[in-house]
Amino acid sequence: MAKFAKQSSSEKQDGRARLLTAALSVIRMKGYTATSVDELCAAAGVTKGAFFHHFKSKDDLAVAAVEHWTETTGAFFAAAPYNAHPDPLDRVLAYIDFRKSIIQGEVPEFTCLVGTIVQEAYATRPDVRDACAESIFGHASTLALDIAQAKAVRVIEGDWTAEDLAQHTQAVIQGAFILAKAKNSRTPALESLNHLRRYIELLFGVASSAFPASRRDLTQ
Amino acid sequence: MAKFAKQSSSEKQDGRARLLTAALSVIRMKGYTATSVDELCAAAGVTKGAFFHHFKSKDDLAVAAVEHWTETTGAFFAAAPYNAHPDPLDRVLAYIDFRKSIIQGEVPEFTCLVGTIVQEAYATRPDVRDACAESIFGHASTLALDIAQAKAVRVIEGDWTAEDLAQHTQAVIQGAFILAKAKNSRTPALESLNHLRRYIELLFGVASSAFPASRRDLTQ
DNA sequence: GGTAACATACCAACTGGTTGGTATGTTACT
DNA sequence: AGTAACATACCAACCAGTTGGTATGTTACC
Repeated sequence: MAKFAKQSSSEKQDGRARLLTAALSVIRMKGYTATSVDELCAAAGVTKGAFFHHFKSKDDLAVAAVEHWTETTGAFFAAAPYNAHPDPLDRVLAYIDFRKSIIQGEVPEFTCLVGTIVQEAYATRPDVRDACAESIFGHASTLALDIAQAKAVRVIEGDWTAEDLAQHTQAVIQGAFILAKAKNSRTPALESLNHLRRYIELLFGVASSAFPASRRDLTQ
Repeated sequence: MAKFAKQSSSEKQDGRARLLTAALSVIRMKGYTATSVDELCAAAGVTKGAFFHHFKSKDDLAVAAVEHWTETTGAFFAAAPYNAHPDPLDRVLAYIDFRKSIIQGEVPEFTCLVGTIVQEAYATRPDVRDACAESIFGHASTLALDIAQAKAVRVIEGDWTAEDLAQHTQAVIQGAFILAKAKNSRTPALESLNHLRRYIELLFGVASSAFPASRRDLTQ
């Protein structure tokens, strides 16, 4: 029978999709190397045979999982409400507020798959590393578009480019996750994003005393 | 024979010290889980018996390695020339310049042991995670002292504390390392530190056009 | 319309090698 | 004689990956 109804809509996905979904949560909690193929199979409810039918190796799964992450988070951010602001600087600041708003729940739920994997893979698995780089810098580039527009509209001069400021925001976010992991708390991550927001306000000459109420999100 | 001369002075350390030194470089390159005890023993030139004589488990070695890292980097920064500036804000800015200056060589050589380990250990090894937290937040606290003095001397008001700005600097540094690993290049790390420096200048009302020549360090 | 050839999506059992850890010495020095 | 600092040999569990198989669906051709 194999495919038993085309899985009407939200019900169970096929083995490959279930393995990918399982990889996102298991790897974010335990790390890439500490996650075994057997564990992934158990979490996805498939056998090892199915795993190696869909992926030719564990590293192949890692690349596919990173690409899956890139696609789903890409769609998630593209559909997010912060894009609706007509002013580009408002979009950039609202992006940071949006990033703060999704820091919810337990640490493994809000941290980044790619940041986790690249630390283990950068020196030993070039294919995995490159997929991670594409994910981080690709996302930065979408943000750089808004920053470039904001810079043009407000005629801001400065010894920096839209692209490197966008990459800096990603560095802050990744670093914020590391501090959150170390302290097992979202608080340091939120504080760091507040500093990032203030930096961009200062760069664009926005009154930083007019810091929004969302700042108080800090308190647990 | 075992010990063959008491290792006069600077020559070879004892097994424990060699294992700790080996752990710093091997773990930074391969990650914690991917580093096996056998590999560590080979790198340190000792046998497995020696390993388990000095450490009761691999995780015990991890905690000791993090503490060793905390002590050696702590002494390294305490002795660094940036501390000589009489003005506290100068010390903070020089700290960032110093961090930039030590981003040299291959990626595993300038990245942080603790940031690498905590990503793999935070959810599964509480002892290791706590040692990592102590390392990061302890280092941030030493920097917070200078920031607090700078804030007092210049009578700076702001919706932030010396402690959370110090933690933000650590987040930026950790995130900068992740981008460097993804791109296999020090460039994005240096760019992010430039943004961090500019942020602190803006916070303290320093003319950011007076950006120092060290900025050009960026170019490879 | 029938059927042979092929493709997809699995699954259970297995393999060779690696893993962290142990058990039992041995050596050198106090 | 006691103990710290090793070394050698070993082990059970686990690891990624392979094997040979089944069930089902698709395509090409007569």
